[in-house]
Amino acid sequence: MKNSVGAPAVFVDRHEALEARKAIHGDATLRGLSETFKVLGDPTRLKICLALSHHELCVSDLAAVAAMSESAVSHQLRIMKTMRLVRYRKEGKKTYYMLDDNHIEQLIALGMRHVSEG
Amino acid sequence: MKNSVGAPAVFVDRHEALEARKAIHGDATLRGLSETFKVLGDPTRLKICLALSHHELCVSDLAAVAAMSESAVSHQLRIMKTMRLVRYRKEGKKTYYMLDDNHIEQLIALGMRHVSEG
DNA sequence: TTAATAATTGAATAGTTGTTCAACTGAACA
DNA sequence: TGTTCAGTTGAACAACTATTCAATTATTAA
Repeated sequence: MKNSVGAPAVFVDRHEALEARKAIHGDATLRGLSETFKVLGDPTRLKICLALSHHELCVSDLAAVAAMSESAVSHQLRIMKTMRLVRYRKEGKKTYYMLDDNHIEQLIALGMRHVSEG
Repeated sequence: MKNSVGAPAVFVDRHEALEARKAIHGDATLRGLSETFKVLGDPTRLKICLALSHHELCVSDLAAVAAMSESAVSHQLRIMKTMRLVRYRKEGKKTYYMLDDNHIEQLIALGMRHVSEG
């Protein structure tokens, strides 16, 4: 048989469903939130975050530490920049990247607990 | 010119780079961690998490609340099940899903702060 | 048994995304 | 000026992924 595609008019548990609907907040918030998690959901970007968790690093060191090409790192840094996960500072020919705020480290620490305490 | 692909033998900031390398932990931990974030990085799955943050819900209500087909919800729930983000309980013809532990809610709350305080 | 409901599953498809390759920009230095 | 170093960027490609559609399982009720 075919599944219905749109939202049906009735709920099984009407009260709980209406509460749940409220919990989903606005579309913009949800989108921004999922974008933030998505950025941390890539192993390469997560590696970069971990590498930057103690100290700023230039792109070539970041590439060496993460074991990938400078180009790939640079592409990911651009994404992380626009998502405000990292900031940078220029010094001569080099660009030093650092974590933007400490929310990121907190998120990673919390996620780590979920993974290890599983 | 062509970029170098492998990790170079030298670092610009040797000490910081070695510290950064230590912060990356084992490959298994990193993979598990990024998988956890990736699950939350999809708007649909995040919606499901938010909907379940107050109370368990059956699949059809979940679909109605998230405004998508039961099939799509079911596919995502399977992923969330194997990642241990949700648990379920069967009652007659219905299957009620709930969040697996409270780490998830904490992660979402923390992510929300990052998005809104930006 | 038959019919209806609730949910799961597999296959196919369309859209997204991460990496590579090559070229390019900008800064420092001879 | 010309060269090298550090990083960025665009295009192309391969891999992945979320949704849809259709069929199927399992449970309940007639």
